[in-house]
Amino acid sequence: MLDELQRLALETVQLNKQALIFLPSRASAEKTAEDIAKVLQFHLPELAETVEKALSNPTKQCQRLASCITKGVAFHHAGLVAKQRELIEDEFRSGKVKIICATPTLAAGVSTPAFRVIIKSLKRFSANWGMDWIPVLEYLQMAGRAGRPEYEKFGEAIVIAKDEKEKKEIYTRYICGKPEEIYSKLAVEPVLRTHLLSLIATGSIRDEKSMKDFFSATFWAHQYSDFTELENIMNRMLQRLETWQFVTTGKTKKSTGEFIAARELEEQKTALHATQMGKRVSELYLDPLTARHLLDSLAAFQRNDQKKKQERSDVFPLLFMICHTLEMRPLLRIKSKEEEKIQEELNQRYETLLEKEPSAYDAEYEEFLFAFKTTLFLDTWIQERDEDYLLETFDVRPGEVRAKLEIADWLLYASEELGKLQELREAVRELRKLRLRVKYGAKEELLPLLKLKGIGRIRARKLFLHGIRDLGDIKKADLATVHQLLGKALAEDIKKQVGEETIEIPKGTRKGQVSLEKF
DNA sequence: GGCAGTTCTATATAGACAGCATGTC
DNA sequence: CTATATAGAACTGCC
Repeated sequence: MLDELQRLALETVQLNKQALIFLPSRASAEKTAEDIAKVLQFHLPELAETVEKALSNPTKQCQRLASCITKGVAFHHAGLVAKQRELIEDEFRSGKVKIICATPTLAAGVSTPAFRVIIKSLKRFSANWGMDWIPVLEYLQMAGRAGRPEYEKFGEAIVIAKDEKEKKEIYTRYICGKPEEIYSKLAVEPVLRTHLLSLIATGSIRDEKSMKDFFSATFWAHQYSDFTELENIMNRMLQRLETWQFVTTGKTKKSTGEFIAARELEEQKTALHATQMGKRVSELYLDPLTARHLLDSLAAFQRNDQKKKQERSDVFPLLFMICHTLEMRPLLRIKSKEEEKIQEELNQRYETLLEKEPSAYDAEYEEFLFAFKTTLFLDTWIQERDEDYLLETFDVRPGEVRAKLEIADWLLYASEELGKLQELREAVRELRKLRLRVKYGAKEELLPLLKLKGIGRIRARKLFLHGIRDLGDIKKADLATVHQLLGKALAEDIKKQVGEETIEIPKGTRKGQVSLEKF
């Protein structure tokens, strides 16, 4: 017995057309793709191979995708690695892939029109409300993918209703309904903070008056009819920026005692300037709240570090620091099964963290735990566990792993920059190392080897296991040994790399000399 | 008793835009 | 609060 989606898919293929099927969750996208794969007859082994090779160690997810794509069907969601997503989109456009089962990622992203768009459900799980109707705008975005103007005169968008009643509701709600008002992004506090600081840093806003002028001209103000309330919000933001020491206002400064005209004095009182730190924060595109959090944590780290000099400093607190930010969201959620284990782990680690644990009754407590789990995940990554292990242990798919690593890298870079400006030497040193470790997913001991081009964590570990632990060891090592470990071309290449290194160190004095045998 | 197959139940749920300068298996 | 896929528990029936 075929279900409705299988039948629709089959029919689309028989028409020699393509379809895009939107589903509410990743699980259902994958499931549907597999169901459809069962009823299609295509055979595209070369695509399957590319999909599987996207990762060095294919995960279960990769294998499922591979077996679907052989049949001309693919699932598409944020859990996939960018490479795989691109491949799917390209092959859909080229016509080899006939059906894509996607979550709404695809609707918002690149242009992949299809003759037919099928929307399985217009409801989606939302944290606050349970299953709820999605916005009309989102429906339009999905339906808008139907039809490829260059090739076809029309396209079809099909919405599936589960019964007559739902059919009517969908009709009134979506077909006849108006898209909701576009709300201004400035209404979101973090965006407002960031924006305000950047305007002050660049000099576009120089005093309270120009601040009011600027914001009253925005779309935000246009929507927000109560201007007094709006002014209150702005002033509150401004005050925060001042307490965080990213901005100085006239009130902060002392009077110079010089004679100035009353009006100028008034202007000086309300003059707004970004501090040096404020400017850097703005250049880094950081939410000021995050920046403050990073600065405070770094200072705490530096203090702790000095307290226990002899102990090898632990990077876990720094990882937690970057995980407990708005930027890292959405954080890994804690399933009820693992709650106890995570709690236990937290109790062990708690002492070392750079901030206090909120009370268990606090609204922020859950967030704190999620951040902690996310930290455990990053920590596991830098212990050299592979993607499959992360998928099994944390239920994090490869695409999400990459996304989180990228954010982590960015935040570590930003922390490093802020640390430099504050002259937090030890913290900066640790951050620099940590950033490399996060990038490569490696333990600290591999860092010297990772400097080499062509050497990632896998090869570095291999060398390390054979007693080659740093650049000096590579110089000392026999070419044949390295050759055996890494292959001919790479062995010669890294020998050359360390060889050149010896030329560069004493700048100018030994120009052109290649001294391999010297070591 | 030991198992294979079945039904029941608990659980979880979409996504992405920043800086910077290139390269893992 | 409306759904649905999935993993694992609990249950069934068969030898």
